Amino acid sequence: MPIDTKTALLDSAERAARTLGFDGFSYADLAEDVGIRKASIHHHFPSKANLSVELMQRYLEKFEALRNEFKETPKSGGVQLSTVIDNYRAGLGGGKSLCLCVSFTASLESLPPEVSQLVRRFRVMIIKWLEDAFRLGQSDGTIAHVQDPKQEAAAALSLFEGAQLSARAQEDLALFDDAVLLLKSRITQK
Amino acid sequence: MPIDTKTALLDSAERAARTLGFDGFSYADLAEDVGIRKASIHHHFPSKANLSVELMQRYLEKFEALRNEFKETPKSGGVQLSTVIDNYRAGLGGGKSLCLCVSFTASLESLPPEVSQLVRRFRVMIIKWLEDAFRLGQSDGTIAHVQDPKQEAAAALSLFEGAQLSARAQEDLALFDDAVLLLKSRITQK
DNA sequence: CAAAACCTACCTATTGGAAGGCAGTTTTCA
DNA sequence: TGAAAACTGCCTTCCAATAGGTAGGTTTTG
Repeated sequence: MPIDTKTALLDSAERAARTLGFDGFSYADLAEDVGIRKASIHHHFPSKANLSVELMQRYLEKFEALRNEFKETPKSGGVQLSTVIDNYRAGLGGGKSLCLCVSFTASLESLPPEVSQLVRRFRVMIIKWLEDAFRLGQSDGTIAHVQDPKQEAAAALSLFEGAQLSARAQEDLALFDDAVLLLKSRITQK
Repeated sequence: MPIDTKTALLDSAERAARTLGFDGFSYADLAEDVGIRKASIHHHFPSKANLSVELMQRYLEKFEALRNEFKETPKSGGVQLSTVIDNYRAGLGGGKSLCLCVSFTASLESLPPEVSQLVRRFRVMIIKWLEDAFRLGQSDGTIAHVQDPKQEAAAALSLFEGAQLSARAQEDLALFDDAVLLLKSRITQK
């Protein structure tokens, strides 16, 4: 068995949403990409709004799983922060795509309120993760001059999302690196 | 004379683009908002692509003018940085709209290459502005522990744009403030 | 009067979606 | 056990609404 159609649709939609924006692709595009008829998509996702919800849900769960993984095998604050940064960098896909959270935030108005809520939950989760990382890095000495972990976390998330935009604007990963360099240089231990 | 139609169209389109995204509004919406017929818009802007270019052009020029204003009446680095931050904050419109540059970056794929170029020019300009501010703040002592002004500038721009996304995700200006608080606290003089 | 501004009336393509059919699998239950 | 019922996954056909855009005529204005 190759890959189930619903997953293929989600994958295709996620790719499209992150590169083109949610308003930037249609069921027709999806259909062609996956290889089924347009109307058949409605069998899996009754409406596009519905699709957006499932998309964001899956995305959130994926990152929650990743975070829990790290909770169980405790690493240093520096390593955790590095991990998050690397994840945002990887999510750029060479400068063509954005984090789904960023993309959805930009076009929040055309999405159902359920998605707004999921986006918020996503942000809260990442902020908590970062806050823990900074707090840990403060005590274990792997992140330099941390003052308030909460403030650092808020700033860091914004930095990462903004850095994604910067990189995308010029389709150049180097701009992401530029933006996070200062923060990264505060990580004193790998 | 009230206001010339072309400007009214640009204003309306900018509002729409910054709250709904460029793919989130149509000529029909614009027409209704401004009070002319849909087809009449084509008299001012032959195509939507054309409109996007003029939109970004005007936006860029506005900020270039603002920057030049500050160049002529020299202020401290801290004040300049504050000004940029306040501008990004004001641009949020209470959490509903984004900087046009952010909005356009998110849906860059559906915009003509000319816009990409303008977006890049916009970013380069802001970065230079910030770099100058940090360098000045470093020498005049109005910004604390500045290491590399260039790196600071890259990080700051990303921070502001990301902070806008954060605020918008929850339609709450406080999240913008949270994100920039740490940076703002380094401004030692008003 | 001529140009600029705006109109009505269309057009074509695409949008998300509804309706209903149909083959194959699974479940139910006499 | 075996037939009926129900479900799954995909199909074809159709649709109203909307998208951006064109052609050509009329009004307004310097």
